Amino acid sequence: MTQTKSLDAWLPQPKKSEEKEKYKVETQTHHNEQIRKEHKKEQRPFPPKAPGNLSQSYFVSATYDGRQKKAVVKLYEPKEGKIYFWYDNTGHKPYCLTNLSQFELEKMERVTTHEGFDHFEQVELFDALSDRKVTVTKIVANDPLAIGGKPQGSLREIIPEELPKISDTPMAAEDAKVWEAKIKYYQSYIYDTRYLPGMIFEVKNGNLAQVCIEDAEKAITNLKSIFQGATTEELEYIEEWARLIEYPAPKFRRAAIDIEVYAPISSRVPDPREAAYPVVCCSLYASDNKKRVLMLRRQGVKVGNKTLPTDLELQYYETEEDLIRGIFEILWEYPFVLTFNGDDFDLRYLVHRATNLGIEKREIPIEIGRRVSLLKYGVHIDLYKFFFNRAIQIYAFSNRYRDVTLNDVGKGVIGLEKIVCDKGIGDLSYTELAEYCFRDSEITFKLTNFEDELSMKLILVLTRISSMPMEDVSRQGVSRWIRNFMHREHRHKKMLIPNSQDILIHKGQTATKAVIKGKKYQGAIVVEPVPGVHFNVAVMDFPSLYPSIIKVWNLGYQSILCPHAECKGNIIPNTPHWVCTKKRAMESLLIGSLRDLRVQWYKNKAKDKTLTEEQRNWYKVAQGALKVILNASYGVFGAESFDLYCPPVAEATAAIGRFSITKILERAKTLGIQVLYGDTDSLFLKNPSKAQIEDLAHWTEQELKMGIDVDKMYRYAVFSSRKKNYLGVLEDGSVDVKGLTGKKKHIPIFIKDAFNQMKDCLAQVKTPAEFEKAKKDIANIVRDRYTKLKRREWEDMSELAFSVVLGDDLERYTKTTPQHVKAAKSLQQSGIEVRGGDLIRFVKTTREPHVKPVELATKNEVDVDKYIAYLHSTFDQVLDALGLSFDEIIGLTKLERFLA
DNA sequence: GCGGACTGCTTACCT
DNA sequence: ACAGGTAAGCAGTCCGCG
Repeated sequence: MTQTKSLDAWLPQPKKSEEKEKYKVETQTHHNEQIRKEHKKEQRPFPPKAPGNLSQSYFVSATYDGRQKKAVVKLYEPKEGKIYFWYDNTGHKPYCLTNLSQFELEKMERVTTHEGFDHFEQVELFDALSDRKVTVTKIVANDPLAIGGKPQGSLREIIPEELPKISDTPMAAEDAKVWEAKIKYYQSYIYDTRYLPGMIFEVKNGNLAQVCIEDAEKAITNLKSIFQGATTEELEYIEEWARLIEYPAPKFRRAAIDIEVYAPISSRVPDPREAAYPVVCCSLYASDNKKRVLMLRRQGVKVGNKTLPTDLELQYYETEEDLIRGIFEILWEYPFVLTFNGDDFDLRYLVHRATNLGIEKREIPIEIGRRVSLLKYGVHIDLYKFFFNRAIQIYAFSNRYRDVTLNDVGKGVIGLEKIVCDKGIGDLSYTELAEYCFRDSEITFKLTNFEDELSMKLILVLTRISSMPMEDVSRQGVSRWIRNFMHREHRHKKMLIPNSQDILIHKGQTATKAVIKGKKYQGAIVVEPVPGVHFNVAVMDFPSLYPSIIKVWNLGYQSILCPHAECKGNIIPNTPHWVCTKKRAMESLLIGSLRDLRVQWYKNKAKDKTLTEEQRNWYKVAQGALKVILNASYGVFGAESFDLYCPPVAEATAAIGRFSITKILERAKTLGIQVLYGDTDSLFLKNPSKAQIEDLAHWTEQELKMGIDVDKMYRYAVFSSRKKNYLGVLEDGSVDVKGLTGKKKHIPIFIKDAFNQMKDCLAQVKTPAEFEKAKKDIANIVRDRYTKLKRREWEDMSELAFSVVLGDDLERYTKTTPQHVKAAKSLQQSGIEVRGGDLIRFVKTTREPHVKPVELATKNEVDVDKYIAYLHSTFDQVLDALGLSFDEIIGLTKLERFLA
């Protein structure tokens, strides 16, 4: 598995100048000199300042320019496909807030003489925690680093340190507070200027102004008429959200790149921080149809005989330095650059490698941070980070991939896989390497190109909703998106953004007991299922239950346990908490309006057949983005990492959820409807009449002020006695499988195949009578698998592999050693590197330790009985509901079973 | 010394 | 770093058993 090859057989040694010279003499050509001269000539002006007048451009990013001490906006002009930098001309400066008076602060020399300090201002803001206006001092600085962000010596640390040293202060040191000092400067800039990232702007006489798009405005006016029951205030919010979604998206001029690095040991990925080995190849796949491979010419490498696509331009470079300069040209050129793991590998490697080769810093188009690698010119989107995002994975791409590798995401999302290659980079011919590397950038590009650039549009919509630069929104999680639009709202309403610990002090306590050990509060209800086969099952649910609750019950950190005595009677059911009756909470408005917009507008639009496909696709994007955010909007309040963390808000939401579903359960009983099952926000009803459904919906609307409707109808559904486990066949014959082992992604294909065959059988059944044939077919399927196992008749060992994700690095498993960890350890011993996040594929064997990685296992050591037991338990979940028994199917008599 | 009852750990799933 | 609830399988521990 491990291959080694002597480096200097064919490579320049960059660290040893002597050998480098030797190499140069052999390979330097006239051609290279020419390239170098052209580089000089073509050097583009940097930064690319926006002209005094610039036509419609998209606000794609914002940063801070340390040299000019100004915020910079990156504008994407789609006609030319260029980025322009617009430098702030409003004079906006970094600041933070404190409850110390100007008088007290002036006595602090370390503040007033701080090199970044500018001046003090007095401002009045609304403090939602105490429900009153407060006067605070704004400490304005010349440099964001003066406020915070340095390891030490920032104003946010100095102030509490200095307070005890000044005399005549009525305040105790621990009461000194600083607010809003941890907000990134460019975010602060975005909120205060009210510029909306992702929206369309123009520069007029040097000023940046948002552009009004007539068509979009018309659509918004139209859409508002739907929301009859909304208050004026709610309508305003709905309009704001709709504007962010209705405005058009540009075509994104972009290039996907991928580099290959020579590694002496092919199983080990080279360390990007050392960049000890040469970059040998880079591929590019761009939206302007450029398809290129930049290849380093090396001694002893054959051209090979792979046929490359005719429109692929393969270009050789004589030295690595030239190759890297060639790659840099691309990075200076494209407004959007896509990579898969470019943050931690490709771009980071290039920076260090270029530095090792003596390329000057200003020539390098990349800025590396601790966790990210950004471009000086354009916007770098690392699709690994984007697809890694759990919310994106589940809600936007409905779990179509699970291993966040280029191969798995490519396969799941666009059906394109990596080129299979079992050799090291150093052993490939030029054409083999080119083909391999090119495919990677092809997948990367196409991940953003299917369905009308869906991924790019999704990032754009999220950029708008969250008011974040595209780089940030594509890398950070949903809680950051939510935090940011809530911060934006605070600034717009002149509200003080509270410190997390102050929310916790005032409203930190929870009162319910979780079912699961170690959790903070009680969650949702799951109704005990009625085992068996049931025909005509209606599934009713609340669309976006938790966001509805947050809206209807006015939940938010300011409204829960509010300071008004009059509100204390307004109790949340099954909790001691009360909620404000006087003022609408900001979260309730923001989340409520977003929910209404999705449920009442975008959900239908995404399916509207009267629209063009292009329009529908756009609404699909919008609908999906809203779904991702709404689904997380309750959970964030229970997440410590969230800036507005407020456990009782999360607890109250879940409690009202339990209350609501319990109420409907009671009503269904009154109406004489049999409830077969229910989970959190859904109810499965056995053969209800139209009138019964209408009554239930109407009653819920009246009593709970929330909508409930029929989500789907099952021709029939199969329940075992297990919660979160069922199978339902829809009218059109498609099958929903929930939670059953046969669906889980870790089980061997050999078993999963049988399960899927059973699924197909069940899909055919239309009436109770047809069950008999299906039962026979299913028995045959099970019997067939059983005999095949007994006779060891499988095609390939990989069919028997369990594939389990290694959740953590190996050494972190100290408490127990699960089977996949045992397999991983044995992989490591055979020289294959294993890390947290890797998928471990193993088979069960008869001898200790009863597991083996598939690669190392042979047919005869397979523990067949274990597999039969697994087959048994997998099918039992469905069989007992059908009145079948696994043992009887495989022909064991009762006596045999007893003896076994 | 061994096996069953139990708890805890880990993963994958549901809403 | 969105939450809690459920299922399943295995690892490890405790305890009884002449």
